[in-house]
Formats: sequence, structure tokens, C-alpha cells
Amino acid sequence: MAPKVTLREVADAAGVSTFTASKALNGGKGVSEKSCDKVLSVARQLGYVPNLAAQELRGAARNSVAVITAGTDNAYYLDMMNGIQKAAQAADQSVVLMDIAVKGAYSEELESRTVQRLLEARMSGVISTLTLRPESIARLAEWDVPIVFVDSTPPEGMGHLPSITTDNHGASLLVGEHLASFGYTDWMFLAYPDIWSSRRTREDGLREAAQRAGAQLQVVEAENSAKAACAALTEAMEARNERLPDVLITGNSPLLLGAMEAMSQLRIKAPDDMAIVSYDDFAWAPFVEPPLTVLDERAEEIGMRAARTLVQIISEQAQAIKAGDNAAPNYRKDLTQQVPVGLIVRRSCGHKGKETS
Amino acid sequence: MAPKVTLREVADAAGVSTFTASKALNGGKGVSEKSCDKVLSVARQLGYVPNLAAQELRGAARNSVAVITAGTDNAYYLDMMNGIQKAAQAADQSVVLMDIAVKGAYSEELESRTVQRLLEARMSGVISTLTLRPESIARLAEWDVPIVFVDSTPPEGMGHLPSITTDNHGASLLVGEHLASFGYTDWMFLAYPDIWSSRRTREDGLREAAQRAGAQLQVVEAENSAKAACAALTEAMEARNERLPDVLITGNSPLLLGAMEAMSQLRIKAPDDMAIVSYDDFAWAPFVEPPLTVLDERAEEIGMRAARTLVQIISEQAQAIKAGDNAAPNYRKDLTQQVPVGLIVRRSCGHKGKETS
DNA sequence: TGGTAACACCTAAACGTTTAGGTATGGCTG
DNA sequence: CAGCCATACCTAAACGTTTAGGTGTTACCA
Repeated sequence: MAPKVTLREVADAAGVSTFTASKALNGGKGVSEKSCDKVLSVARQLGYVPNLAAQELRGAARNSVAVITAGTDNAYYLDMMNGIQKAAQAADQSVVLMDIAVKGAYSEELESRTVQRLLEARMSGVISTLTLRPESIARLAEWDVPIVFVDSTPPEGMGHLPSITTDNHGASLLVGEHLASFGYTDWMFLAYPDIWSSRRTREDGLREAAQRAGAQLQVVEAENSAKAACAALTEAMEARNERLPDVLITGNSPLLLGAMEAMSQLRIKAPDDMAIVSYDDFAWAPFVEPPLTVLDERAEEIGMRAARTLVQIISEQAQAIKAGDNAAPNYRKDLTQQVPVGLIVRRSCGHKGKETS
Repeated sequence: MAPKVTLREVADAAGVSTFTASKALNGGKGVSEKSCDKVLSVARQLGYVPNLAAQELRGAARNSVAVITAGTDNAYYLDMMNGIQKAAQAADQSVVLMDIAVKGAYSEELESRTVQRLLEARMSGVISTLTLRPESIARLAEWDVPIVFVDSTPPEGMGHLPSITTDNHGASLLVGEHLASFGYTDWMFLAYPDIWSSRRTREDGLREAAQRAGAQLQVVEAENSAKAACAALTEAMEARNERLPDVLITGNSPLLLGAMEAMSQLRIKAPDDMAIVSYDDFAWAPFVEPPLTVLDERAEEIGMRAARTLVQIISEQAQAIKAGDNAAPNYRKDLTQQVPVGLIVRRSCGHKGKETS
């Protein structure tokens, strides 16, 4: 039918200039109602579809934000993405997914290539789920591309960049208190690598909590996958011989899954042989045997807030540019947020008086 | 530093014309090695980043594919997206996520708006996880945008459009046989709405299987969310008074989750009071109480195949255009694929001799 | 009647690329 | 040395928009 209709053609067909046509389509002023209607109807009839590339080239506002992740087989990210989607949709921004893991493992080189592509496409902003390299961030800054970190923090010395995270420190203390209330003193933390900055905060919080509770904390690190977690935990347990820790704290739900696998192989029963508690709530936690005590980070909420924050920065930036001001994004101090977490107590952490479902 | 460097500036700085510069950067021929090196080094030094919008405007190949979903709080989609990502990445295509659900529920109007945006952005192709309206498809066809359906089929009468699905019919027969082997004759199917076309195929397969097994099949429909499923199942159970079905078959994992919730509230124990089996394998299935018997659809594999198929169509299209041929995508018959499923037997479906963990 | 303000509209120049078509330069052939 | 071809390069015209700056036309007022 109408595979390619340009604005020029619409204008000609309507008997006006491209100027008038453009104004009419964009609801601008300075066009009589008659011309406006005429243009609109002709456009519809011809099946006119504006060319975004041309618009953008001419200096229109950018309209897609990139979400950078690294190997996400985690339901947590689904929720987060949903939140991001919703907020972005509301602000008329498309969401472009960019994963910088090459086979489940983070890749520096891919990070660079990805940032490059993102610049080439003149994206309006970036949401990153992990701490990018300072080099990448400098690159984005040069080009005035705003960035918001989510569930992760900016690298050392770049604290002015906004981040939306769970209150990981608080979460750890919360867990710690809960563990202390059971009298557990031998804790093991199964952690993912620290390209995800939450790893550090969580660990530090646990250390502090352990100290307060007079407990000791052993940290075991594994690649961020169930398989790796299973192997790492098995090894750690063997190294300890028969002596099980009182409680295992897993850093997120893929690690938890791996841990459950390992425990099932080693015939360790929770919570009697060893209690278990994990970061990241997920839908199935109540139905697992035993029902799992977890921290609820409200991933969707976090995603939504991050996207809203980014969108706001972008729109302020657009205003500033229109006003002829500095095009650099203005990162106000109050953009960084910590979302409080809840501890959802189920049975995996031990019995004690009455229990919640 | 270098917020905006145009090709012209690079060319000037290198003392050549834009033509030469362009050729040099794109590794084209007809440029002496000396000029080429010069241009490249100057470009690097100035921090030149090509403008994709300009390139595209001038007629370069498109470079992002859209993935259309509707309200995906389902881990199944995460795996699928991972597969899509991988294949798209390999073909240098960006992945743009477009959800056409407005509050968890599919919205016709949003579908239209989304297709419009997708056209405006001149995306290179579409992967859809649900059966789009014929109107939308016509729109895409007008603009020669290739489409591949994944985990869903094209609408009535458009069978030439490729789709990558699980062998849903086969899967249903598989389940049916399994149920029959336990002697179950009273089956209930908890299904999602049929904008997802797999609903029909699954139901038809179950009907056939039920007939073969001399069983009866009751179908209960719910919106595609755990909450809705919980409510619908509770209602259905009440309507049947005390008489429980022998087995409940849930259409996907959010529905399964809702069903488990309802069963827990109604104090129905699986598999003794009622067996349960579900479509969609997911990571936690082995650890739920009871461990769940499920169908494994290999979501990542499906996603990967879909993306590869789309990429191939796109590249053939690009070739045809370059050769001056018809720009319409060429959908060959053999692009449509059915991926076989596996039945993973655990305990939720009943006891019988030896069992798999 | 002339002055002027408001309005509807137009022409033409951008935006940053690619590329068709052309022009020097030099080397080879006969 | 004329004739020819490759090679390396250039000029200028697209691609489809937006928009600054300008030109009528009408309407109103003194």
C-alpha cells in the first residue's frame, strides 16, 4: 500500500508546505484548523509514519533508555524490569536491554562495546544493574548521557551519581538480629562476586551484625549461578569436615537454589541440621520445603523508582538544553535512595514459639 | 572533552574529505593505507562517535529488533529473553522490550500504539510472544517488517508467518498418558486466556488425551496471574462441592503458583487429595513440597531459535533489497519449528513404584 | 486612508551521514 | 608520446525531518 510516505508527500497532497504539515502533525500552533484537519486526514489516508531517525537527527529529544545487566537468570531482575518498563512507558521512553555477559560471565570487552553502541544510538539515558568501570562512566559523562544505578552503586569516588538500592546494610543487620535471637553464633555467608556492589554492603552489614551478636562469620564466594554455588558450598562444607555452621545466609536466589541442591546432595536438612536464610524474596519461597525465610527487596518498586529518577533527570536536562544551559545532567544529592527491606519470616531459619506461615 | 565531533570535523582534521573519512572508517576500499591510518588515529583522538540516526537516515541497515510481550511475571520469559539476547547479540542487533500490558492485563490500544512506535523507529524485525491482531500484522507487512512468533502462533489465515513453539499438542498427549497411567479419570485444566495461542493447542491436546484415556476434562479459565488463578480455582472447587478432581493441570507457572496457594488455603494436599502437574518447568520445581511434575519447554532454546530465525529473515531481506528485489520478507515454509518437550516426573502427580527425586 | 498587529503560511537552511559521478595523478602499453 | 586504466581522492546531492526568518493577507483602530 504505502510503504514509504514522506512528510513532503503528505504536504503536497494536502496542498500545503512541509512547514505547515509538520506543525499540524505535532499539534503546534500557527496553523488554521482547516489546514490542520486537512493534513491530518491526508496523513492518515496515505498511511504516513514519521521517521524517528530524521526527527532525531534534526535534534528531537532522544527516546530510549538502556538497561545494562550481566547474566540475569534471576527472577529478581524480571520484577525489576517490570518496574522499569512501567515507568519508562509512562514517560514515552523505549527500553533497550543490553546484557554484557558473554556466557553467563561478565565481560569487560563487551562492556566497552556496549557503551559504544549506546552512544552511537544516542540513547537518552542508562540504568545499570552493576557497577560499571570508571572508564565507561567517563565516556557517558563526556556525552552527557545520564546514568542511574539500580541495585548497585557507582564506582569509588563517583558518589554523586544517583543510585537506587535496597538498604543492604540495614537488611544485613535485620538478618543478624534475627539470627542472634535464635542463638546462632556460627554463620556462613555464600556470596556472589563483587562486580555487584551490593555484595560488599551486605557482607559488611553481616560482619557488623556478627560482631554485635558475638558470632563468627565465614564468607564463601561463588560465581553468580546456581551451579557454581552448589559446587562452592559443597567444597566449603567438605573443608569444614563434619562441623556444620548454625546458619547459611545466601546472597541471592540463584545462590540459594544452588545451596539447596548442595544440601540435598549432602543430606543436610534445614532448619534442623543448619538454618537457612536468603536475600531476595521470590514467588515460590513459601512453597519450598522448608518454607524460606527471606529478605524482601521489593524489586519492582526499585525498578520503578530508578526509571522515574532517570526520566526526571532526562527531562530536566532537556529543559536546560532548550534554555541554552549546560547540557551535563544535573545529579542532585537527593536522587539517591535506599529502599527499606522487610524480613519475611518463614520456617527455614528455625523454630521458636509461634511461626508465620 | 569532545561532546560532539562530526565526520566533517574528523575529515578536516585529517586533511581529507568526508568521503575519504567515511570510507576509511568503514574499512572500505579505494583509500590509501596512509590516509586510512591518519583518519583512524584522528578519529580516536577526537573521540569521534558516528551518529546512528544519520547513518540510518541515509539508508543503512536497521539494527534493533523488538520483543513484544504482555504482562510477563513469568520466569519462562526470562529464559526466553536470555536466548533471544544471545542470538541477537551475535547478529549485532539490539533488543528492545515492548510490553503491551497496561496493568498486567493485555491492552488493544497499547498494542496499536506500540506497533506505531516500532514503525517510527524503523526497527528491523519483531518477535512476538503472543498472537497479535491481524490489523497489527497487516501494518507490519505494509512496511515490510519481518515478524516471528514465539511460544504463540500467527492469527487465523496467516499460517505463512513463522512461529517457534513448543510441541504443545505433543506435550498434552504426553501429560495425558502419564495421567492415564495413574488411572486418573477426572481431570481439571486451569488455563490462561487465549490471546496466548498455546492455550488452544494445549487444551485440544488434553481433550484428545482425555478421550483416549476415557477421562473427563473440565476447563477453568483465569487471567494470567497467580492471584486470579487462586480465585478462579477456589471458586471452581466450591462449585464442585466436596468432589475433588483426580488431577489438576495448570497451564503455566504463575497459574500453578496461584493454584498452590488456593490448595494450601483449602487444605488440599498433593498428590494424595489431588495430583498436580503443570506446563513450564522452572528452577524451583524440584524443591517445592511436593516436588512438581512439569513439562520442560526449554524456553531459552526456543528464544534463541526464534531470534536466529528472525535474524536470518532480516539478512535475506537486506540482500534482496541490495539486489533491487522485492523488499517484502520472504517467509519460507521451513522456518516454522516445533520444539519437542520433555516430561519431568517428580512426585506431585502421584506415587507409583519407584519415583524420580 | 495609512499604520500596525496578528495570523497563516512559505522558503530554505540546517542535522550528520553515504555515495553517485567526476577529476586529477601516475604508470603501463603499443 | 598518445591512449588507456587504476587508483586515490573530491564535490555535491541526497535521506526526512524541524525551524529561523520572511512574506502575504486580513482585521482592527485612529
